[in-house]
Order: sequence, then structure tokens, then C-alpha cells
Amino acid sequence: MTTASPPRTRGGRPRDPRVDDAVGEAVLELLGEQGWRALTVAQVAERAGVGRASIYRRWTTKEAMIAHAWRASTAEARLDAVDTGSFAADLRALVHRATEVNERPVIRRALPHLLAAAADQPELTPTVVEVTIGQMLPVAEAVERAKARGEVDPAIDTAALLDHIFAPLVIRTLVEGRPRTTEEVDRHLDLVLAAFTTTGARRPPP
Amino acid sequence: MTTASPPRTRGGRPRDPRVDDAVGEAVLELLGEQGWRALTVAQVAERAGVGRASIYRRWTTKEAMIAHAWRASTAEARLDAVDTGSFAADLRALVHRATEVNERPVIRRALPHLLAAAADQPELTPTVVEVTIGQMLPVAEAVERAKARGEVDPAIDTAALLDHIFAPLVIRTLVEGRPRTTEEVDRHLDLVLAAFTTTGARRPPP
Amino acid sequence: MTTASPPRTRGGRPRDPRVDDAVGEAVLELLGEQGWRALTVAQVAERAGVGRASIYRRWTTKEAMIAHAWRASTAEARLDAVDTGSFAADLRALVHRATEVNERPVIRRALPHLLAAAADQPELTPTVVEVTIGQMLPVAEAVERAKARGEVDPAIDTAALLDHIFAPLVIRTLVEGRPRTTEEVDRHLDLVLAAFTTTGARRPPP
Amino acid sequence: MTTASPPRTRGGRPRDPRVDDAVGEAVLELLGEQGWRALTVAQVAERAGVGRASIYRRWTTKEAMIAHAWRASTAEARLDAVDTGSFAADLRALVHRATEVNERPVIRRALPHLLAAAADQPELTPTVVEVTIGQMLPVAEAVERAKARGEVDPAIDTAALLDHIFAPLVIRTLVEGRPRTTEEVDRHLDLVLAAFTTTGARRPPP
DNA sequence: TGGTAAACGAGACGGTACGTCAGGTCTTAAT
DNA sequence: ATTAAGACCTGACGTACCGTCTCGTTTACCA
Repeated sequence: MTTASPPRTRGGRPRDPRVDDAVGEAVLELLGEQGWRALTVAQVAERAGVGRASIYRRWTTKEAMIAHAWRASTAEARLDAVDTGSFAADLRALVHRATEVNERPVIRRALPHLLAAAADQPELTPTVVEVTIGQMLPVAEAVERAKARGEVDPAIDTAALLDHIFAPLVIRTLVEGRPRTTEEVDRHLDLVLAAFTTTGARRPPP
Repeated sequence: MTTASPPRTRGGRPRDPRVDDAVGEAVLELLGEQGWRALTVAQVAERAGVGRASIYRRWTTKEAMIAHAWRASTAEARLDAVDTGSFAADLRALVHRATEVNERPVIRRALPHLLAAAADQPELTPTVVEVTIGQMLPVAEAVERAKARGEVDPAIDTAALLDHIFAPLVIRTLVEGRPRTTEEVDRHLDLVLAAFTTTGARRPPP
Repeated sequence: MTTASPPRTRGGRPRDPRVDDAVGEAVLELLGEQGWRALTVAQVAERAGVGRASIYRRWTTKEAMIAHAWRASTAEARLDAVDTGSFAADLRALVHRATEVNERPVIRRALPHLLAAAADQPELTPTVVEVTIGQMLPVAEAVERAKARGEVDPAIDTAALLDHIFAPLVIRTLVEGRPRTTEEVDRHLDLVLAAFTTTGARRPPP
Repeated sequence: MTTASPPRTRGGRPRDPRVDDAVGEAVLELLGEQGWRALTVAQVAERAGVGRASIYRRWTTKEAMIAHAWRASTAEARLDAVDTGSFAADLRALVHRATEVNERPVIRRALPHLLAAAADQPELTPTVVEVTIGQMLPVAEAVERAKARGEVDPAIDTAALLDHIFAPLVIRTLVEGRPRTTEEVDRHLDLVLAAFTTTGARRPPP
């Protein structure tokens, strides 16, 4: 789904797709500049050169508007697959790149608020799930390849393993409010590889 | 720290500690009843039988007020230590009880919003860190005992292990907006024990 | 000027004139019922069935709002002209009727506060001047006719004479906080007629 | 009455009279500097170096406090008697000096508000009456001398004549929010003298 | 090609929460 | 029992934002 529910088109002027784009861009800009609290629909409308009514015609709440813009932005930032033949190498490459993506201000500032909004408005949950799963997809593929190669026990549930890979990083960022350093990510991956792979591969000494 | 920064009281009527308590109780009640969005300072003041000014005198923002009430409430809900002599048994008992605690409406509804608030207001981060660490403390002790008994490799960083124990549970609750079932928690602990203990202890068949 | 400065309406929804009317009525009702001190913007908004923002959009201060409502109300209460052919008769009729008008609760309770408000907010002065002059207008016409008939010396400044007619009555009401009785008004007019007319006409004995 | 109701003095620490003085001075200073609206009890207390409770122990409301300070200040500004032997000369001297007194910022800014306060709080009326009458007292004496000399018809009620002398000046200041010029006062007195004295004395050409 | 239906930017609408401020009362320790 | 200091409750203030609702105008489809 890339647009905001283009509903019945029976007569009348069609919706201007430039509005969707302009709103999305404005939301991301303002989120990055000022954070979630300071972001108002009126401001978005002004920045986008759009009427407020045109926004409410597309999304029922401010949160839905932001969620849509956020999803649209992550779609283009999706990680490319990486296949080096080694699970450890794949994992390090993918997780380091995912960490970079999550450091973009708009993501870092929006994610906690989107989780909170979804807690109150269950209709936002699919969006949150979709984005988080989307980000883990290339890693899931690497895990499957690792199972095929015998690097990972096939009895281990892939989803559970993905959580062990990502959740500790995400939760620390959420709680401590600062991104993980490269070194911290590497140490985390050391432990993951030691605990969940048959080789217990550690990173090569520098 | 159990009270809201009673600054030097050089002359003048001292702050009435009953105000702090009444506000804390009112916040928790209203959070549980209505959730975060519907909670207003005016409502808290009325429920607590307190003037709004007395609240703003103590906390600069609504979020700080809630964070304080939340911390005060978790202090009394802290998990008791459990020491059965077996890391697996300790872990299952403690994590199941922690899961129960986190299911209380006030916690479940407030946590995502507190994380979001802390993202905008860094001064709230210590409170969030303190509470989350507090909850993990008895588990940390169990881990240390397990290391002493040789059930867990002493080379493993305890904090990292704690994250592998808790983060996957918490993150799934945050993202999916529903609590983990007992069965899901058990399966998660199976994997943790298999991956991070020397015995790879699995739970006994029922 | 009968409305609250509907500024250039270039696009956008136009202001609803019913809001102006409803606010004006509500102000006058509440002024009459409760007086100036007890009158709050929130109360006016509720009584008028109007949002508070709509009031603040029109008037910058509570005083300006009341002044506007007050002027609008006096416009319809303006005295009709009286022309009996005799200055004394004209004057007695007009001043007695003006006194009645000024006894209406809304006027009696509002005037002192409006004078006070104008002392702090000079932009209210034109309104106060307009209303007071408006009330004296029919008397001014009677004075001009009296001058033409030779009952009043044409060398006497009409505005000055009007002040001698009204000011003593008004100032006593302001200072003593009670209205003038019919008898007091008559005695006052006796003196005015004796001092400022060529005939020195006194009232006929009862 | 120069102090604020020094009540029962039965045991205990006596009231510090410096508090009364300091409060009075602070009120007058702040009235002159900022006007009535911006004057708060807290500000007065701070400026006077006094606790707020000490103020409320003496006066029940803010208005009563100001009224007291105002009366105390006018007591010392009372006009000295003038007796030149000519009513016209006495009158011009006294009224010009009264006009000067009324131009002091504290008076000009406070009078309208005191009238408004008295409209809501009848207990303030005596103070207002006392001050206004006090100011007119020397003029009343001059009127009596004029009656004795035959310059003014003894049948004219002195109080009514005083109102014709002062009310037009005061009301114009109240309504128009600006003081009378010397020339305006002189023209007003010309008319008063012409209308209410047997000589109809006009001022000598310059 | 002309009508119509829905879009558009602008901005007013009712409602509600916010955070500030003022008034008048009460409580402390000290005098 | 007073004092200065300062907390207390109450409640109005003015601002800001939300989501809705007109306005007058523009733009596509369809007859």
C-alpha cells in the first residue's frame, strides 16, 4: 500500500497525488527538525502548501498521517540483501546497516511515539509490525541460508532468533535514548553468534 | 529518591507530603482507568483533591509527573529474590512473575508513552533506566549465582544476558500491543537456557 | 460600527455574525445578573454557545468584548427626540428618561468598570465617548432649539451646558453608588434652568 | 482614621506600624508606575518587604488596601484654604490647584478603578465620598463666604453648586481619559461664575 | 461543450488541555 | 500574637491544537 486509501472515484475532481507526497515530505522534515511533540497538523499543512482539510480527508488522525509518512520513507530505505556465504559476515553487514538506518533522526525520534500511539490506536499496529518485520527480512533470509549450511540449528525458530538479534539493540536505544556505538553492536553480535551458531564464530581480531 | 525534589525549605510553609502521595495515587488510578491520552493534569488534581498549581510546583511537565508516580509505584512492586539452587528454576519463576507485573494495566498502558516521553525529554531517562534495571535486579543476582555454580559462562556479560532474557519479550509486547502468553514466555526461556547455559537445560516434559 | 471588525476575508470561511450577536446578548445578560467581576470569558462562551477561541479571535481583551456589547446595546436604547416647544419641558422629559435608561442593571453595573477599563486601555475611549455623546444628542438638539427661541444665551457652549446637565447626576451616582431619585433630578434641573436660561423657569408648583 | 483598624490588643506581639507605612508607600509607587491592573498583592508585599499575610490581616481585599493607601495620600495633599475676598479669585485659585493634584499619576490612574471597586463593594463608598468631599471642602468655605458677601444667591444649595464646579471637569477626565488644560478649566469657571454669581464676573482680559 | 461532483487552499468553528498567574487562606520557625 | 516566607486551593486567563465545517475556486469526468 503506497497511497492513502484512494476511495470511491465516482465523479468529481480526483485527488491530487502531489498532496500525498508533499504531506509525507513535510512530516518527515518536521519530525527530523523538531520532534514529535512540536509537530502539528497545521504546521504540516503549511509546510506542504496544503489545506488541513486535504489532510483529514486522507487520514483520520495525526498519528495515522505520521505512520503513513514513516512507512513510506522506510519502504525506500529497505535493506538490500547480502549474501557472503558466511552467516557471521552476512549478519554483521546487515545489522550494522540496519543500525545506521535507525539512526536517521526521523526514525529515532518517531519510533517511540509510534509505539505509544499504536498502544492507544490498535489500527496502527499493522503498520508498526510491517515496518519492523520489513527491516528484519534480509536477516531472516540470511538465517535460513545459515540453517541450510548447518551454521544454525534448524530447530531454532527463526523469528525468535531475529528477536535475539534485534531486540536487545532496539530496547537499549529506547530506554537509554541514545544510539548504539559500532563497538557495542559488534560485541552484541559476538554474543549472538557464540550462543546461536554451531561454530560459535567470533570476529577475527583486528 | 522517593519524593519530588523538595528544594531547600528556608522559611515558609513546608511542602505537604500528602500532596505527593495523593497525586501519585491519582495518576496511577487514572492511568489504569483511562490510559495516557485521556489523562489530564486537571483531572489528576481533582482526583487527588489538590490544586493544579501544587502539581506544577513539583513537576514541570505532565510527563515528569507521571514518570514520578510510575517510579514510586514500581518501588513497592519490586520482585522478591528467588533462589532455588537451579538457574533454570530461578529464571522461570522470576520471569513469569515479572511478566505478571508488567501486565498490570497501569504498566502496560504507561510504558510505551514513558519511553516516548523520555525520547523528547532526556531528563526522564534516568527514571526509565532505574525502573527497568530495578525489575531485572533479582534476575541479575540469579545469573551471578549461576556463574558461580558453572551453569553460565562467567565470560558472558551479565547485562547483555539480561537483555537477551527480557528484551525479546518486551519488544514484542510493544510492537504487537498484546502481552505474551505463558506458553510464549516458556518457549522463549527454553531458547535462552539452551543458548546461554552450559547445561542447555530444557524444561521437563509436562 | 456595529460589528467586531471583520477583517478582510480573502478566502477561508467567513466569520459567523451569529457569534457576535450571541456573545453580545450573553455579555449583557451576565452583566445584569452577576456584575462585572463575576463575568468570565468562559461563562460568556458557554452562555452564547460559542467557543472561547471565537471570542478571542474578535476581541483582544475581556474589556473590549464588554465594551462592544455595551455599545451595541445602547444603540437600540437611544432616546427619541422630544420637542414640546419649551426647553424646560423638553429637558425634564429627556433627562428623566435618560435617568431611567441608566438605571438598567447592565448600565449601572458596567459603566464604572468601563471607565476604569478605558483608563488602562485607551483604545476603549472612543467607545465610551461615543455612547455618552449618543445619549446626550437629543438634549443637544433641544438646547439648539432653545437658543433659537432665545431661551438660552447662544453664547453658551452647548457641550459645556450638556455637561452641567448630566455630569452632576452621573458623578453623584458614581461616587455614592446609588441612583438619583426623581425628586433629586427635578431639583437639579431647577437649578440648571435657573442658572442657564433667560427665563429662569422653575417647575410649576404641584 | 489614619491606620487600618488597630483591633483588640490583648496580649501577644503588637502590630508593627512600619508595616502599614511600607505597604502604603509601596501601593502608591506601584500604582504610579504600572497602574491598577498590574498591581498585585504579592508585588506590594515584596516591594514593602512585608509578608502577604500581614497585609490580609489589615485589609480584607486588595481594593480595601488600595483605598486606604489612597485616602492616606490625599490626606496630606489636602488643599489649603484660600481667602482673597473675591469668590472669583478664590474659586480660580482653588480649582486650578485641585486640578493639579488630580493630575498626579497615582490619582489619575486610581480614581476610575476605585469608583468601579466601590460599585461592587459598597463598604468602599465611604472612603470615596470622604476623599472627594475632602477635596471640595475649601471651595465649600469659599462658597459660604460668597453667599455672605452676596456674590452667590444663598438659596442655591452649596453641595449642588460644588457639583457644578467639579463634576463637569471630573467627568470629562474620566470619559476622555486625559486631563483638562488650564485654558479649559478657565473657560469652565467663566461659565460657572456667569451662571451662578450675581455679578456674573468674567475673568479680566489678559 | 457544458454540467456536476468532488477536490482544493483558506480559515472560522466548538471543544479541550495546557501552563501561568492572582487572590485569599493556612502553616511553619522565629521574634 | 505577631512577623516573613512560602505552600495551599480555587479558578480565570490567554494560547495552542484538534478535528469539523463552511467559503469561493478549480479540475476532471460525463452527458
